[in-house]
Amino acid sequence: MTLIKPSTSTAHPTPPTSATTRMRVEDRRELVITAAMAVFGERGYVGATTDAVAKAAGVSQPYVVRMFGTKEALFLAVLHRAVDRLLTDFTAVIDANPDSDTEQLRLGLGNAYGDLLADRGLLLSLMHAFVAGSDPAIGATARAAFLSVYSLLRSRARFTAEEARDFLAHGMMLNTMVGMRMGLEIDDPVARELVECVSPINADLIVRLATDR
Amino acid sequence: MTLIKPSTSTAHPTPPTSATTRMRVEDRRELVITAAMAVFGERGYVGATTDAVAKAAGVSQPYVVRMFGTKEALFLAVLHRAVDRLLTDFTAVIDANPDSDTEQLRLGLGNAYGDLLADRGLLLSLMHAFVAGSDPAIGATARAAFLSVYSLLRSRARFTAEEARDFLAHGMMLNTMVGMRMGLEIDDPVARELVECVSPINADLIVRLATDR
DNA sequence: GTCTATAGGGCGATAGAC
DNA sequence: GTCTATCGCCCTATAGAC
Repeated sequence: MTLIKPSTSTAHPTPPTSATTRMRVEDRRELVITAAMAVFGERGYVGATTDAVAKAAGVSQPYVVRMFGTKEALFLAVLHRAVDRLLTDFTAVIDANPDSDTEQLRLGLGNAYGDLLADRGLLLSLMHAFVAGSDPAIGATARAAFLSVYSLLRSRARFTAEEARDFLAHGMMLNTMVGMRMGLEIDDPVARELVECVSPINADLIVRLATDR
Repeated sequence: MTLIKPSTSTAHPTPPTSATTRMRVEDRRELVITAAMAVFGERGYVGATTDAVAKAAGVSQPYVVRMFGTKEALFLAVLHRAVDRLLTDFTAVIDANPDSDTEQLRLGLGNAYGDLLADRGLLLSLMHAFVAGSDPAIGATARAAFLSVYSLLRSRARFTAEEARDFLAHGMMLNTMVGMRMGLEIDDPVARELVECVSPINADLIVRLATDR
């Protein structure tokens, strides 16, 4: 259930970051969700402002609210988008490796996760939702998202409960490294060892994501 | 690296400075930090208000600000308290088992972690700090806290890098379960399997922490 | 459909009494 | 040392023009 459509505005000479650019309503909605994902990932649900999302998307703040009704509804839309991408990418890996054993699948899914990590907003928005369980709507969405990924690993990828648990635990750890910008401490030998140990493949990415912006 | 002075020091008979003040300043400070830990754990750094902390501690909101200077300074005090408790408890387990092998130590430390989990505010305040790396001061404190725990596992507990990584990853996963209140979904067989798999010992606790309040 | 202007409410921090 | 009162800012959401 991919919600993203190929944007027709790629044919425009100027990137669709300005409100003056003619654009389909759906595309503009996509644009706002993408911008919101980055902002929510950066500042969290409460810390993010609809104004920051608006500025990032190149539209006015009231228009952002108008499109989604409330800030919370916008965040929920971001969460749905995030988990949708996660499930889509994981499913693609699983389907592309019908005869793989668990270890091969684990590596493939790990790579897919690393690719998703490159868009810091996606996994960090999810992470913020995970710790924001005190908000009923956000908590419910977060739990459903987490369980859907767990279910995918268990049924489609045929992981055991322990394999799925360890895979997800490792993912939480990676998210945490990016969230706290551990890459900033890469000159500390202890931090370097930790980062390299958590994910040798994504160590450089973790450093880059920490120094960005 | 103990950052806290023992508040229970009854070295000198508390001289009440005023008739209405029945508590030493230090004790009141402790009281506010404890209250703040619960509030920050519940609502996160941005979501928590100094007024909620004040109400929980039974003092006025301006007094909370005056004691710590700023809300951020209060949060940093909470973080220092949290990591201090973590290090203290872990060190006690390590020192109590000088001849234990890694597996025994892992179990002992896991139990200590479960005990800390019972105070939801402690680990969730840390968790909120971990994803709030965009704030420079909070991010720096969060990274230092994480690295100090990792170092403890590596040097004092003599874990390998992989053992320390897996232990911490498992901890992040537990925090996440509590933060998103996965215990609310315990009637869902999938959720139950997940919770029991993550920590059979603490499954009941996870459910209780989710339904509290 | 998208904007400007602004209402309305909440929050961190300050001033000052006691 | 601790309170009450309050300021001033920021943010979500609404109203209404174009």
